[in-house]
Amino acid sequence: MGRPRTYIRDAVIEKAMGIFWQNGYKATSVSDLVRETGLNTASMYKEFGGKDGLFLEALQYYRGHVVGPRFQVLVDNPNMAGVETFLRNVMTGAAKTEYRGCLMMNHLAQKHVINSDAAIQVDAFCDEIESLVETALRNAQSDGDIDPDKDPAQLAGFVVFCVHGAVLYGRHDTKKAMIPNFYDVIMRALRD
Amino acid sequence: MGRPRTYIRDAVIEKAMGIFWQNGYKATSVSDLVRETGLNTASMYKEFGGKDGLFLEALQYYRGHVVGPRFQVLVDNPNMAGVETFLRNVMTGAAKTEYRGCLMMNHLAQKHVINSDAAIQVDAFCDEIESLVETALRNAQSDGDIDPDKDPAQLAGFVVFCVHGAVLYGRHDTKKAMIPNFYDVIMRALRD
DNA sequence: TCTTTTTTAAAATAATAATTTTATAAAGGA
DNA sequence: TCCTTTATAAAATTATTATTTTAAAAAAGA
Repeated sequence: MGRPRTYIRDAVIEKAMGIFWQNGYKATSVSDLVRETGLNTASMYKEFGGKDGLFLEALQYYRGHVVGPRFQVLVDNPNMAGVETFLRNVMTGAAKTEYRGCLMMNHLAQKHVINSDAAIQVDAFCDEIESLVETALRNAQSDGDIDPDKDPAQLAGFVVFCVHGAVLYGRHDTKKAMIPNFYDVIMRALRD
Repeated sequence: MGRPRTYIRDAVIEKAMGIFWQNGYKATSVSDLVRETGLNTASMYKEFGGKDGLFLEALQYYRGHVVGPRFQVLVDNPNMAGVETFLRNVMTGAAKTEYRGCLMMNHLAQKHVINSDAAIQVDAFCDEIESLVETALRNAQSDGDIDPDKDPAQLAGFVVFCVHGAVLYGRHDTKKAMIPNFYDVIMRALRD
């Protein structure tokens, strides 16, 4: 009952996500959001509670719809092949012209100027990747793909450290083309 | 002649740098700056032209006084030893509790929402590191410390890529302790 | 001492941002 | 049909930020 909404919730969130991704939380204003999403200001406050609420939804949407598929390869193949594919995807992605980093990691340097729930999400996101990689590397070690006296937790940390590197180094329009070449260097470091 | 100023220019810039470093450009307001530096608003506008001008000064101050000394080791020792010391400094620094990233690289993800002159400074800063590392690695190769068929430009890219990783991964309070361990992994990757 | 110069303190203005309110519109059900 | 509900558009409000102005203060030199 009542007047039917004209907006589609997920479409609004997806658009908002794009704006936050592009500009970052602080540089995104509520008027940017309502202008770009087409959503009415009052509806925005009613539906999401405010800028923070919409940001939180954007983070979740990003997790579920944007990077979820990228993680899937690690879930489906928790082994050396999974790590390889995941890392190669990250490295080639970061080298693309249109690359604008990772919505989550873009906010790592601003963790204390965003909503604390959002900051928790960002940290949890990074922990999640590392945990998936660690599981895969642990299996890889059992499979004999990795030296038995290496520590999978440390190696997973190094992989995620490199993912962070790709996210930030990928902001250098002129040098980012080198990133895919680093893939082999990193993988070799895991193996020997 | 005229009334003597009560502020010390460099002290103001240094304090401002700290605020920009902590909060980032967008999350730092002019009132934050005048409150924390003690500088009068009118004096701020007269001396620096505004927030952007002060930010630019802060970036230059950071380059000259904060990371300058860190670069010196590469200038003084443009060889394998210089790269080792530089990288070890970066990695141990990023693992410290009080680590808040690099003023320059913290703004890489926000390059298009800051003043364009500032964005140029940020890029130039990263180019400068990479160039110093490349020179050092080129010499290291001549010295026989690096395999002759490696490309020093690529290796320098990888080193700076890892520095970016440290800057971002160093925002994870619980995991950053691993960073110094990655030093050996990276150096081994350069050598073999 | 008075004039000039520059700084400073405080207030004023302007601009932008975030949020709330009000009135109107569009449904479904009694 | 009319009443209830929810959504929307637009305006109003509140808050914050950036910048400018004004008047007073503190020196140096004529």
